[in-house]
Amino acid sequence: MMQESGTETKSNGSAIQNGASGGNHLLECSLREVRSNGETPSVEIGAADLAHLQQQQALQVARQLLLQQQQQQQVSGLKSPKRNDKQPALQVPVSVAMMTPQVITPQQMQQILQQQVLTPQQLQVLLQQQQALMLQQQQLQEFYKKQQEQLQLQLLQQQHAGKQPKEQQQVATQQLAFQQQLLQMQQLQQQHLLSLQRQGLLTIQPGQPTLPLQPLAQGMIPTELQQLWKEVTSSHTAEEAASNNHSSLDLSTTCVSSSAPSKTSLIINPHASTNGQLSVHTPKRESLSHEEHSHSHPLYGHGVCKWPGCEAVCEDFQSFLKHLNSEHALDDRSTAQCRVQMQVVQQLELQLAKDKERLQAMMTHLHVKSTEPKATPQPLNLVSSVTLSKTASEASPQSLPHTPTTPTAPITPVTQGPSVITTTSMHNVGPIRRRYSDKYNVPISSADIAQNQEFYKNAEVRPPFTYASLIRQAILESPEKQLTLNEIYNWFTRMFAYFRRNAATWKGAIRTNLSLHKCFIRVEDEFGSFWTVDDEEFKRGRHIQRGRPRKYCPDENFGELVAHNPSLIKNIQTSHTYCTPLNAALQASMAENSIPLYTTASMGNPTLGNLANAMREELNGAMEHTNSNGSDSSPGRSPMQAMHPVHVKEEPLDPDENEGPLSLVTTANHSPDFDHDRDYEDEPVNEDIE
DNA sequence: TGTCCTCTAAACACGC
DNA sequence: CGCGTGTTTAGAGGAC
Repeated sequence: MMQESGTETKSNGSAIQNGASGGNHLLECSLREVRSNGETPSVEIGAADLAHLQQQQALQVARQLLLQQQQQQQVSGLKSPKRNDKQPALQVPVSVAMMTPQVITPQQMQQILQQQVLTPQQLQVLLQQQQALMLQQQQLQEFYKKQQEQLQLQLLQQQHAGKQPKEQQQVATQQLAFQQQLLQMQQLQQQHLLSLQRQGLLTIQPGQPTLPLQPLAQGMIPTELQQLWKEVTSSHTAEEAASNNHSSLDLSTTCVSSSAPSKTSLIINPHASTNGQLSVHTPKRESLSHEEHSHSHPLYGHGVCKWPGCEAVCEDFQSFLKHLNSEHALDDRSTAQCRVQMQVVQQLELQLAKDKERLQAMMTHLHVKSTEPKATPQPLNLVSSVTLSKTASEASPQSLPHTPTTPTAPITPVTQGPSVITTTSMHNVGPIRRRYSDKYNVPISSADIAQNQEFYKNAEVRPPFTYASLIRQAILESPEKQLTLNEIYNWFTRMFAYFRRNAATWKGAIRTNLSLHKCFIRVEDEFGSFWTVDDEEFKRGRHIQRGRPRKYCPDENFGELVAHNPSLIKNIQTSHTYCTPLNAALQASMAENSIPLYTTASMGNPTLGNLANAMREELNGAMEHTNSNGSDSSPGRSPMQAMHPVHVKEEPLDPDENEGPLSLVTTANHSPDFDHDRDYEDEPVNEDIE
């Protein structure tokens, strides 16, 4: 209940704190760097160095501004990070992102991912589009750098020529206009990103790229900007004091240090105030502002300004425009926000690229033919292409096709499309329970997890599966269909980034689930214990009844079958498909008889081999789906381990469990303890007969 | 509203 | 004693 949300809140807080402190650290580094660079201002600095320096400086400005904002918010009590956590999801990611300008920690990524109303597919689309944007932006920046180089050369030449100060001013103005153009584009890109993020389901349609992106991108292609630049630069002829003014001219260096903003804002802001949207200097600006005249402005929705962290109420579109021009004009803060957002996007892109690479490597390693189109990454939609692991088809064949039985089941049917993570599962981080299936314990197929394997591996998003489902999956994915508790832990941490923290919580939950669910069978040998799963029982989804003491009756043998066998198979649950516990029991028996652990079909010991075969026949088709690899009964553990006695988790014997094919075994196993158990019997008889 | 399921936390036991 | 493991219970919330 509250505990879960509590942990989330805690983690949010820590993420923010980490981010903030990281930002501080980076700020210090950046300051040092800037300082060292700034103390040796020189026209000899290369364009690349300048660009780098500009980036550093801009980042530093962003951090500084954001830190200031944070401080202000905290002082005013309007928006503490804590409160941010509880605010509607729309604002949180941006806020978080704004507070962590440089590096997005996994926690922050988690926040973003969790609180966005985005499915992984939408995230993919978003990232794709942002990638395209960033590509263009990179081109633009390269172009800009080149122009700056040219400008620098020009300035140097003109310096020698000794031009008039008035012309210098004009050059500065013109260049500033261009820089503002660049910034404007960045802002619009950010707006686009935000609109994508915020509108989530409503606007992001994979096959429908009708987003502001296109006109925006097309409106600002480098060639046109080059033309723009020509227009801007054609008039100016002179410049002096280039080295002095360069930083102030440059957008990204408008605030070199904490003392700079006032000075630089004097330079920049006049434009912003007189022409907040900068539509005068360039005809191209018209095309940009044209978009803003559309009432479907990405920064405006539901009467609220959607600028990151703003949420100002604007009664109509005109007032919104007014607000936009006044409050979000080209100034240091907006610039910083843009750059921060750029960092966010870049980080996401990096992450995506890495994950794609990993996925490719994994699939290659698994010899899976990926039908996933390389150019259009939709790694989350592997339904049709992934037969990912052999466990997908072997471990839980009955789970495909599965049919989620509740609308809240996060797993969507295959027919509905690739989305596996629904808005709810993505959004509700708190007390909302994520169930694979509420009414029936429909097993997860490996494909279910595989669809979003990469996603869950890297995003700290809580998987929409119950612990029981995940434990079962972990066990079934193991080669021997059995895992120790620690191996189960490892599987969880390996497969889900979410389970890489709060270990005490989820580990306890795993143990509880293992104990509580009848489907999990504990098998013990001399070296410890491991867990297997009874799939049929899993589908029944029954718990061991509360208040019903689980009797420990160690060292009871159970009839002829194990008369020669000191191993302790307390209770093999009746099931049609639980080859695994059966195999475990057989392994135990074989181990006790020093029988080499071959497949059950090729066992050397005639008695046990026949028994096993008889059991297989008895179990009939239920075993078929697992006998494709006879290795199921191969030694699950090391031969040495397998040679030792095995102890199967004892289970209170349900009356109905005596009616299965293995009733002989279980009744043979009958001990006084079981009779005692029957005192608790209150379950309907025959309910399990299928 | 009641029941069931799930999750979380906690207490306790046991063995190493 | 600490730790890992396993069991059990209580309580809360969600779904039906």
